[in-house]
Amino acid sequence: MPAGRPEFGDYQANGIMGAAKRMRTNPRELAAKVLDDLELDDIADSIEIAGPGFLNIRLKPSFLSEQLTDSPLLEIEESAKRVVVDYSSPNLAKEMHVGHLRSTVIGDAVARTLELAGHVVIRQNHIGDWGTAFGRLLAFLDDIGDKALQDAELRNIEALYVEASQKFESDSAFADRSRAMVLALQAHEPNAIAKWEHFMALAQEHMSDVYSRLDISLQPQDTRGESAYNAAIGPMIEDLQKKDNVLVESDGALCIFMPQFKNKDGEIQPMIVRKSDGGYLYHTTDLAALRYRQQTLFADRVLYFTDARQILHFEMLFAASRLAGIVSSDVMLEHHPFGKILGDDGKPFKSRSGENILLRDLIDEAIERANALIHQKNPYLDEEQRHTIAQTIAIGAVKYADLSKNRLHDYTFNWDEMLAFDGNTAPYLQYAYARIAGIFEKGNIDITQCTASPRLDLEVERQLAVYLLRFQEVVEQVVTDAKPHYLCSFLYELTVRFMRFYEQCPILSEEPSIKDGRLTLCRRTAETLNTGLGALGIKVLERM
RNA sequence: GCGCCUGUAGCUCAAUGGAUAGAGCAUUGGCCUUCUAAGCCAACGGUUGAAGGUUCGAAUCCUUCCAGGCGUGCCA
Repeated sequence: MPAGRPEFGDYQANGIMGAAKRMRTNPRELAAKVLDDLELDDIADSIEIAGPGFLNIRLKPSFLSEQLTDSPLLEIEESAKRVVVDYSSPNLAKEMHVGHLRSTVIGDAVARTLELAGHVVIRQNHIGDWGTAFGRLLAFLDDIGDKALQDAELRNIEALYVEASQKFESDSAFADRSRAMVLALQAHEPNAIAKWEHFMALAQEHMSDVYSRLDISLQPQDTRGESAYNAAIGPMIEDLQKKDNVLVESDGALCIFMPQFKNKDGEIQPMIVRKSDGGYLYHTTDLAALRYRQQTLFADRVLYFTDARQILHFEMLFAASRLAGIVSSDVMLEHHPFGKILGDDGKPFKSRSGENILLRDLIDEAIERANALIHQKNPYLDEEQRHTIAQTIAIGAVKYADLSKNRLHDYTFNWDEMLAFDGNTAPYLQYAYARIAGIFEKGNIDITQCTASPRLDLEVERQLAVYLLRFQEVVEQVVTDAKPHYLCSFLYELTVRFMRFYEQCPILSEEPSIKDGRLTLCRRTAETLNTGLGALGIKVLERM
């Protein structure tokens, strides 16, 4: 594994102490034996036994140089899997807001990284497009007239929904019409369905617009909402009823009882599959979705990105799907939860008036702030260039701020830190890329022609080379753990090493024997940054 | 009550059981006649919430406690 500190070399082996313990021998003696048996003369300059029995390995510049010129950026995964990635999944009764940001950004980064590693990724946007909320919303839109529906802007779905909910509480006639609308939808009455479809088309448009502005890879055909599983639920329940001891009736509801789940009274907590009134819940839809993902999508692996409050839901869902035989045991089911977004005050991130911050407002503000900063830093850019750069920087900054942190923790949203451009931020990485692009532009050099072997005489060059060769293992870690912050940390550390190299090593002014090799280092760094940031859903810039 | 998650430098965060717990911001000081200074170099900053335990080795695993958050039968 990579060494913890530079003075310990490039890589270290630390399994010897444990092995020695099991073999009841002295760890340093064992390390000496291992060292005798190793044949790494072509690869390593030195291998040393250190401390209680570490092996510290320092790679040969010639080996590093050879790897950099001969090996591809990334070896494609041979045992490619079909991976379903369920992310974003907003409820369309509300306009997309900051609460949808993490699932969307993290899920998209993992989906892109899986694809980069050679897996077949099937994106699934499991949107909330069905249920009581839409009865209210459609009944309300009915009341205020078709004009509201015609208003393609659909200014603020959330405000409409709040109004509809208030009317539902205060106006019993309206409440009745809402319930009737739900029933009409469930009965697939053409009139009601037409209204619903019309509304959904607008909502999908809004969603696509947000994705496009955020550069999220979800497409309309990836949308498979709750409504898509309506027809499958009935037959699924019939199937489950044929199995012994799976579905149990309790207080009129159909439930699955699993002894490992206890409620607050210490009794077994049921997973309700059908309510006493015959309605279905999110558990039910998710079961049907899992069945679809196994039977129709042939998933080897299913990943879910939702907030941490749903941990219990997914534990029950996965356990029930195994118990009921909906998903076979060789399919990997993984819930990847994340924490909340907090404001500076440590409370959930809201606007001053206490409302959810809408994503389109957030995007607008990010671009506006980036634009102002760029104007300050580089006044020589023309209007059009500045605008494009501002967008790329703004979106990159917002995404990277989220992706660079361990997703399990809550994270604090702070504009100034995000767009600070120092430290572990997207603009810092983008700046490094722009600097490299500047070298090739200034020298009028075709980057694709740079394949000379670098000499790696200086330690900064060697350090950069060692780091460049780690890209593969980091991508594999992200694929395994679905944690994009591993990739962020790597790209940041790589960039730090590039910046040191850039400061210490002139390139264009050097004689060809040095210059050409250094250009190869630049090329490889640029490719790694471009590909790595691309896997995170962030674009690079030729100039900034 | 029970279950899950979180607690690391003033702030925001890393550390995949490994060696002296690392970065950035903030603070202080250096470096542009030389490929973009949105950069580089350095200093300062720690009882990893607390106490036990396991281990050659613990921020990481186990136990108890403290603090905060979330979940816990017909919302998602």
